[in-house]
Amino acid sequence: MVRKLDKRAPLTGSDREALASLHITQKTYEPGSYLVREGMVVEASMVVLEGLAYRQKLTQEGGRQIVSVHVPGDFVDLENSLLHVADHNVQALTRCEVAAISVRDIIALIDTHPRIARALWVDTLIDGSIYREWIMNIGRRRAKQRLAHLLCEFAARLRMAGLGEEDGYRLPMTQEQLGDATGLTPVHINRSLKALEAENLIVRRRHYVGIPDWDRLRQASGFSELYLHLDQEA
Amino acid sequence: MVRKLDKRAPLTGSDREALASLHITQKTYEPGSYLVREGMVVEASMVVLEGLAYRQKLTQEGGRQIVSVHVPGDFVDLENSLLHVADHNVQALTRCEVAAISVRDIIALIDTHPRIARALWVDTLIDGSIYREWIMNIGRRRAKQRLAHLLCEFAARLRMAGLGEEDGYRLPMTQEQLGDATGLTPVHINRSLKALEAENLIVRRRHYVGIPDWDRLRQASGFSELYLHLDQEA
DNA sequence: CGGTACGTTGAGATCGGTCAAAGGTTGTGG
DNA sequence: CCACAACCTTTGACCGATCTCAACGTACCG
Repeated sequence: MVRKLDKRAPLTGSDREALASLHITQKTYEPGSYLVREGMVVEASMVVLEGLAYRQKLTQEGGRQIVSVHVPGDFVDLENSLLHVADHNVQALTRCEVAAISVRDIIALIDTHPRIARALWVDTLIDGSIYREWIMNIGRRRAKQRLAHLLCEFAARLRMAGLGEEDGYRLPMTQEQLGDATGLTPVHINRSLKALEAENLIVRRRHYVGIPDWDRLRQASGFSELYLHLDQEA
Repeated sequence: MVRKLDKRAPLTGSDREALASLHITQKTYEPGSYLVREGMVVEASMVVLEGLAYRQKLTQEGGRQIVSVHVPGDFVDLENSLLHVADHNVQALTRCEVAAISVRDIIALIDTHPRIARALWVDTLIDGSIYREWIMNIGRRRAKQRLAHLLCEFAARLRMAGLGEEDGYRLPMTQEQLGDATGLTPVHINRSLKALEAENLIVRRRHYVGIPDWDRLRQASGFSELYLHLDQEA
């Protein structure tokens, strides 16, 4: 994590010391359990150490929308340190190891260590960029392409987080969750996955997604990693 | 603007002085002209003083998606001070007066004035919250409700910016632009607007949207202003 | 070994898209 | 002040992507 921050804004020795001396509480969350609930006033900020987590909102009518998925190294509720009340839910996708830091400590840290503040800020700006891409993906792409784009994003981010092999990765999401992330129904996700497989754009085994030809999938989905700002990643 | 920042994080006297002594260049943009282009390395950050602006991305195939709309007082490319390359376009919706501050100055400012950095950061976090709501809106609401929700958001934000009357506001967007913001086609926007009007949820005159019964529209669209974090607004 | 959650499939309905044309509005130049 | 062009809005007919509902198959877990 420190390495990631350093990449985002060069840290000084005292920055590193401050980070090292933070009081961190480690917690484990079971799949589906909530790390943050909408409306909550949050008193700790969390970084995913291991496992996957996602942010989610519900419409009045009960429609669920997953608005982001997080890999190890991501902050999942930094916003809640500075915004007073949580505007969405955060849930564990798989079993998650999480490091929690109290909001008080975070605020003290950013008020005294501008480089760290900047690095954290960059982190939330990249989140924002990913949100913008998701808006475009959901608003302007057809189901098959939309799903393919999501799979490309996961591939790129998991690789960045040091997970996943060269030609594929383990994706522990149900088709219903993929639907909630893309604004589609699980039934249509199923059909779209099959369509992608029929075109040899992906290969499916259990919860594993194989990508036989990265360039073809990237081309078919319109994926371009510019928006992930990987040059500012660890 | 200073007032807005003060609301987001209490500023000290020296913070105020630093803000007052910033070197600001004022510029005017005609409707449709670009403030930022995707791929550009940006050397100035901008605040809208007057008029409306929007952020926009294009798919490979030329599909346009508006990812946010900005009212006076909003920063439109703060992210570009810290992210190296712009991942989207920013265009003037109406004629815009804009204050530009060089990235160099912004960075110097945030490195020496943590309260200001925090206030700006909060600003981008609220943008992030709005993105999340848009993802849900586009992903999980039907056309009519989706459009109604957007109109509610504009009502709330324009009021916050001191624009718009009690029971309506001027909305200088074409139906095509409304479509690009909601992921719908202009034809369907037209039909949805008429449907909303037929239910007396809105009244249309020229580019003016009248809201005869705010509570009914809010209820029909599932709008809740929690996500705007108005308690942290100016 | 049975239960539960997840994945798959089909038929039919619906929402929203596409295409095309006609009506309005606005701005500009003669 | 009018005529025209450009752009925006409105409308209809038709199409197709995606949803809904419902059943059945499959994998994992205790």
